[in-house]
Amino acid sequence: MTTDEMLRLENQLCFPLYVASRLTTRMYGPLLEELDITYPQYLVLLALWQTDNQPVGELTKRLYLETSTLTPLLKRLEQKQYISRKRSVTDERSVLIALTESGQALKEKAVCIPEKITELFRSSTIDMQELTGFYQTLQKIIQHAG
Amino acid sequence: MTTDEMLRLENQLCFPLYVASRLTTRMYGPLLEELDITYPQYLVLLALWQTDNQPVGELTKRLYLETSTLTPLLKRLEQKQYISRKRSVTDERSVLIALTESGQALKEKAVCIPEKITELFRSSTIDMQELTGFYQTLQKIIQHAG
DNA sequence: TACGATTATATCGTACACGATACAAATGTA
DNA sequence: TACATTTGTATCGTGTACGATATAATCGTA
Repeated sequence: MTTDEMLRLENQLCFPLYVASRLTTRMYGPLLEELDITYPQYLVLLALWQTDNQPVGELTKRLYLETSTLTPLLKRLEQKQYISRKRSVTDERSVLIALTESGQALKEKAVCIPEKITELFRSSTIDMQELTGFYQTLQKIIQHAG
Repeated sequence: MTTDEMLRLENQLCFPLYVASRLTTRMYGPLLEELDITYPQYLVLLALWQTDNQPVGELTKRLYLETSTLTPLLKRLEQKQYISRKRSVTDERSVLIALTESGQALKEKAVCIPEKITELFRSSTIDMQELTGFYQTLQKIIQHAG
């Protein structure tokens, strides 16, 4: 590859990665609107539905986000009454994030989302095997860059 | 897959896509800092180095960004004197984005970036063939979601 | 047990990112 | 040629995203 080719938009792997991420996020918009949450807020709830009552630091690790991103996001989820923020008793530095009843109930309304997204990709030419390989490469990238 | 498994963070393809995109973007940070530009600004310049003197609308299409994102970004690049914004003579609605001399010169300082990023992934277990497949799947996703 | 180092969050400033809305220039058509 | 429609950008409000910095609680150790 020449230097000129190296600098082509499409040849920088980061670019399609960046575009694909934003476009797929956009696909969630209409579905999440019904739950009155954004995509990153959805990811936080996914993490909590899986493991509830976690300190902020644990969530930053799982989501690969900085506390400077997560703290205000969590406050918005608190305002929506989906989560609670409580100082840990054993460690006053820690803030524990827990689902409210409302937040737990939301899970039932969210179960259909993965299916609907899968459905949107049904007509694409991406089969299960390809997806598995794609997923594995993503994991490698995350491992390497994280 | 059970509904509970469907709602696991890792099983939603969107999530690793979102993380991988942010983490790779972070890798560019230190390299781009030397050019005094951000990652999205770098992508705009890549597009211009490839095809100069384009209307804003053309850039939004190539980068899959809204004008509400691009307009302020372009103004910042203008402030840094890397690009110029001129109303088209043939169509007064259009704003043509062109590289300044300084912006063209920046290309020389940027040619090493793709190499350096590739270098950072050298020790990873991702080979050329895997990368090609990964790239093709990304394209399919973009085509389908775009 | 003082006290410097570390840890867990929070705050601030800057820069995206996008939907909704606005508006002027251009276009199509009666 | 009036004028409704479309097109190309811009503006505004909300919500990420992150580095730098701040601060209180905890820990390590002399």
